[in-house]
Amino acid sequence: MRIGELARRSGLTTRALRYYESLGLLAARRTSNGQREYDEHDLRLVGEIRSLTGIGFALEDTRPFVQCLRDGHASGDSCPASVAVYRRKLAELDECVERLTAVRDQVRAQLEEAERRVKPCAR
Amino acid sequence: MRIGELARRSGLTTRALRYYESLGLLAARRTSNGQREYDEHDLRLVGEIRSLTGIGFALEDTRPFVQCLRDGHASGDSCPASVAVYRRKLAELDECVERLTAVRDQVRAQLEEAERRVKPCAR
DNA sequence: ACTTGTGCTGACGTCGACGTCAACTCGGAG
DNA sequence: CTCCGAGTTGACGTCGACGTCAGCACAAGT
Repeated sequence: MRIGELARRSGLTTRALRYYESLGLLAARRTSNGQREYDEHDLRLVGEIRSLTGIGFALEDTRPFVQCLRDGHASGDSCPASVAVYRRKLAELDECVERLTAVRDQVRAQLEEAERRVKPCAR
Repeated sequence: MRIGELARRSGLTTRALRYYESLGLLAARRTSNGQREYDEHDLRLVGEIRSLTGIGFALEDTRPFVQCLRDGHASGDSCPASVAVYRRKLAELDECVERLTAVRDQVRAQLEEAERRVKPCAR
């Protein structure tokens, strides 16, 4: 299949697919007239990229997963490098959740305090 | 005081201060030779900006707080517009925390699953 | 044959909050 | 006088993941 069909089937744009290729994340065979040619395996790779970026992974973080699939593994996270990314991301997320929760509580407190001042005795 | 001193005392860079001015967030008097001149009140405004951006508020979000201080209020969040920003931010944070928590749990689950596959019987 | 659709490459635009650099002026110290 | 530090404006660079446009070639459908 060519790039348009892969785009439709994967839910990405052709621009994104060419971009991934420019990063070396996705490799395409070329037909005699220079057009990119993909197969079902590529669709699988793109799907892996999508599902990971969809939950907030950076494109670079998806690289080990894609490589893992390329190496013949059944799933992208069956390689040590992928698992390492999972670990790192999990730590990042833990910290982020913690930080945001603290900020949220602080904002909530300031909001309540400000409301008390604006309408001191509303009821 | 001039921009250098305000930068030191506020913990910002001169570049940031000029940038804030270019956004109309901060106004400076000029001395006869064209240099920016600030006073303690400006330091207060800059402090308000800093404390808000420090917890993740966008610069534009600090505008109502700064305006509130300029209008003579004792604190930047004593105005309806500021409170509205609090509310909006709180909603954003709630959603963000929720989303990130879900993602974290998902990543955690995938990590555990992947580890089970990599070393199935380690002990 | 003609039009429409799809593909190609290359390059600039986007957003936010500044960093960095250039080229210049001014005031004060030695 | 000379030099340093601090000030000025203006403009371009940064990061990530593409969007958008220009200008071109080729393929398929009528």
